[in-house]
Amino acid sequence: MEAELLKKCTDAGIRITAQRALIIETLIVSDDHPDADLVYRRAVERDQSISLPTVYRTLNLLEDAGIIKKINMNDGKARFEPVRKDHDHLIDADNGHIHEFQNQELKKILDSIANEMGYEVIDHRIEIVGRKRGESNCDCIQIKVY
Amino acid sequence: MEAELLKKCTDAGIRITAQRALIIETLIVSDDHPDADLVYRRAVERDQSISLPTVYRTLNLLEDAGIIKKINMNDGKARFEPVRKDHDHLIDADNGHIHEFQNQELKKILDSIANEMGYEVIDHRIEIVGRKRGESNCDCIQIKVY
DNA sequence: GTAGATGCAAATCTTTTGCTCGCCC
DNA sequence: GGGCGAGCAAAAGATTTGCATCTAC
Repeated sequence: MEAELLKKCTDAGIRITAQRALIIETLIVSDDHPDADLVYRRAVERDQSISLPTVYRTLNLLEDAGIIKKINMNDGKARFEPVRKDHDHLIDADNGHIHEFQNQELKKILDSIANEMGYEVIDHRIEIVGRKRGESNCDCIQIKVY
Repeated sequence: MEAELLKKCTDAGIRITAQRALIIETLIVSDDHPDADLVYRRAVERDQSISLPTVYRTLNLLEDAGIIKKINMNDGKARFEPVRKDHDHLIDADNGHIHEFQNQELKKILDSIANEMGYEVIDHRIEIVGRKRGESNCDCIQIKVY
């Protein structure tokens, strides 16, 4: 996995430095969806000298090259993940946990929608916000009304 | 439309002030998807005395009440629109134009996906990034590779 | 050797907050 | 009248940038 990503980088003309390799490895090891600051905090544990601006610069670089993907939780921070098999996210409204899923039917629908509008799909962002069935949301203090 | 939104506000216990009414009207008049600063700049044309913090406070208030919706273009700024009929967005990759669409089939799929995972859908965010068919993307300078 | 990358510090941009004054009900 | 809202200024948080130094190729 890591070698694969590093190859993608060199193929894209991205120079591999110690910092970039560490950031890439950090992303691979992370099975959640860290924001830039969290990537930095995880990376700095392994290399004290890495800096936050470098993390930002590297994440932007990798995103522009299509090697990682920026995802958005509407929490004001950009989060990142390596581009893997196509998948989308279901976010648990109560605890913020992120579940991943894949659905071919969904992709077909997107294609046909875009097609009807005269477009072809080149990317998409899909997030389902959901609540576990069976858990009532009325017996607890709830600020936001969905 | 405006009276309708104002009613939603009073129903939600939101006091209607001159500033809030102006912000709501600004949102209704806007057929694009303005960010907070743009809402502010549009509103200030009509009332010199309105302030940016008030715009932010009002937008958050309206969003928490479910009267407007925050949408995200991955450009680092939150954008807003009144909650209208359910719809999603297709973003033109070349010029950033936002098209809206509705598709029942899509909603059914989301329901069944969530259902399979033991969840029920309480919200969703869907954006298709597309390119107009027939327009080549190879004959022009292109920085981002999608 | 040289173009490009890094670290540091500071700037920038978006959004939020403390406080005082003013206005809606 | 009293509480809630507004404006101002400043803080806070996320992200970017200028510049001198260092490094991958």
